[in-house]
Amino acid sequence: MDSINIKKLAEALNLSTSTISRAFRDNSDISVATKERILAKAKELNYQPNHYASNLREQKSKTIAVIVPELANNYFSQAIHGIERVARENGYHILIYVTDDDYKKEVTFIRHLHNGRADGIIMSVSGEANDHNYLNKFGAKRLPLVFFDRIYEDIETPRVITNDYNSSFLATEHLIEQGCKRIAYLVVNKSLSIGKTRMQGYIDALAKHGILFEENLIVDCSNSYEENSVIIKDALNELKPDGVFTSVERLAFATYYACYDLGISIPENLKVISFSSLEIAPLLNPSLTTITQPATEIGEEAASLLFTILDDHADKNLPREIVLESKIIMRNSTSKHPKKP
Amino acid sequence: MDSINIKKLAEALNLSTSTISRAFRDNSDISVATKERILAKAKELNYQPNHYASNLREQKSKTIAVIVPELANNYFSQAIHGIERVARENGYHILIYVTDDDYKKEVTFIRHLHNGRADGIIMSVSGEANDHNYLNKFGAKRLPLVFFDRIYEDIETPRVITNDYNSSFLATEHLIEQGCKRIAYLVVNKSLSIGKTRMQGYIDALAKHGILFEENLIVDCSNSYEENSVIIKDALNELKPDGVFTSVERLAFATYYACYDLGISIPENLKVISFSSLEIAPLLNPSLTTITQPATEIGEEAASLLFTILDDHADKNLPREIVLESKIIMRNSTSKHPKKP
DNA sequence: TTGTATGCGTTATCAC
DNA sequence: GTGATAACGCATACAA
Repeated sequence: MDSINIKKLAEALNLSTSTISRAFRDNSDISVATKERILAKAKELNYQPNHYASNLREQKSKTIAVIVPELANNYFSQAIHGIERVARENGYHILIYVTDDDYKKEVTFIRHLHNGRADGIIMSVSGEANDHNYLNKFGAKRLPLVFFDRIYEDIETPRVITNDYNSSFLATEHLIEQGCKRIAYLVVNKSLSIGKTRMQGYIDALAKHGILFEENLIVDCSNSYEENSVIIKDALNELKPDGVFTSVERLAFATYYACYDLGISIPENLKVISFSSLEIAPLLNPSLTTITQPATEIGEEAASLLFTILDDHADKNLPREIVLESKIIMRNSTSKHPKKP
Repeated sequence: MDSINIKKLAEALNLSTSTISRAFRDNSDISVATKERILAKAKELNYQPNHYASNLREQKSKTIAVIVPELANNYFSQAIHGIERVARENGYHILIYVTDDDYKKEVTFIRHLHNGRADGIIMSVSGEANDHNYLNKFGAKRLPLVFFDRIYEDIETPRVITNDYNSSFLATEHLIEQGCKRIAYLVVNKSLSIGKTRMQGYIDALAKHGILFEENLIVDCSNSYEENSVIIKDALNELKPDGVFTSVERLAFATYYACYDLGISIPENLKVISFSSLEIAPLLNPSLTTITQPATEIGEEAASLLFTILDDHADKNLPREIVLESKIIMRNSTSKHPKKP
């Protein structure tokens, strides 16, 4: 091994290792002169304190883990971007884990993270409705955890969410105002908290406007593109809705494709609104009316929250829940009188 | 500290720490009975070998770093997804770093990674054309590094790229065949290898078809949405191109917005083709003709390559360069006779 | 202000 | 098949 370490640097400078060590941490007493001498030599020899040794010693890793269901997705990539920014500012590194909505992976990741690799976790949970109790098994040793967007309601830990119920209510109301009478709700996993909340807004909005809620207008979709294509086409053919409210972006795209195939024209025959963080929603054909979540901000808030927990010695009353506002942006896909381009 | 470690587990079982340790690695001699006893107890007490201690001992982190210019971007999030998948299969963890196209950040990240935190690096370089030589300063101690997509040509390290020259040539030719005579090339940083290569394909295709290359049809854009909007509108107004070839997705979107604003209709007045990994390109108005790079696959290949380097003790002749094929997918934005929806 | 000694949790080497 | 021990590289309590 010709690699440099604290000992060799000490020898090279005729100093002790503790002095070297001190030069790299700010708090310790050390003369400015020696410190500079050390840092200069360190740069020359390309020395950097070994991260694992330091962390073993200090029992903290300056690393957080981010667990998401998927990555190739506007919402999550924006959220992670927000997390990354804040993490960087705080001198933290971030590890990424993708569950692909697989509960088993989620459990495995979390387990393995409790070996010192990370100081805290930011997670949007996987879609499967399973036993979340594994999170409680860690007891007091559980790493600080912040949920964002997709949460487990029965796990007590801080969370950053958006006003989903409200947005859904307004989205549904918007469709009704645009003249829709049979509104389908497309959801990926209706047992998941986020699907449920959003569905409730839909149901209540229908009720307010005296529209009968029909169970079969709730269309349960999957994560597979092919399956969704079939499911949605069948739903459009059989249910003949005049409005569609999709709980996730992907389902709106699938609806567009289905309509292209079936010759259903949006918005004349069918109006579509969706939760979506797509920045180019205005460029779609037709431009898509969206409930846009502040994805980047959600990530930033989640990260800030985690760092407050990690940094604060006095864990004063932290918020248990931060709720951010989504915005409904009306575009042509729900227009009564669409302007032809 | 009430946290569990190997010593406590050993005490609890009346065994030595070495026996415990052996139970967790596969190679060592240990009776099946004790091994099972240990693993059972470990699970009960929620014990896991401390990652930092192991790594300090073994001098490897089972972690790779991924450095990208941006995250909220189809191409990179897909690529990272590919990397993540392969990393997981190999039992590696991944750290994410975003440079925001800032050269200084890139240098800092790379520097700091050379402290044992990561065993290898996968990077798509930042846009600024600067001194890349910092990468050579590490000498033999430099971490294994794999470039993907955006590379520094003067740094010798394995790379995964696509056949950009060819794709650009064909894309330009496609525009010509569709009747374009004044084709603008929109690029973010023409000094960056990838911008250059793509531009050469454009230039050569023009030459082949006897079209004079005009320097001012090369439009240098920025990373800012607002700036690009101005730049592109000016370009469309002043240069009056009948075709636009954009080197990155974002510029195609900006072109669409500009055309909407200026009342230029695509493809009648202007045909547009772009490098893009956008999965919903068919849903745009009009659907966008793309040169689609196999983003996920690029990530997978880059990761596989890095792991071969890391795992192989005998570093037999590894490929210095893997070239994957992009596909041109023709859609309405370059159509001669667009079908009206 | 600087040096010495010890331990962080683990694994490899060697003994038994 | 199992146990004792040293070492990985660093940071701190304590001594000087």
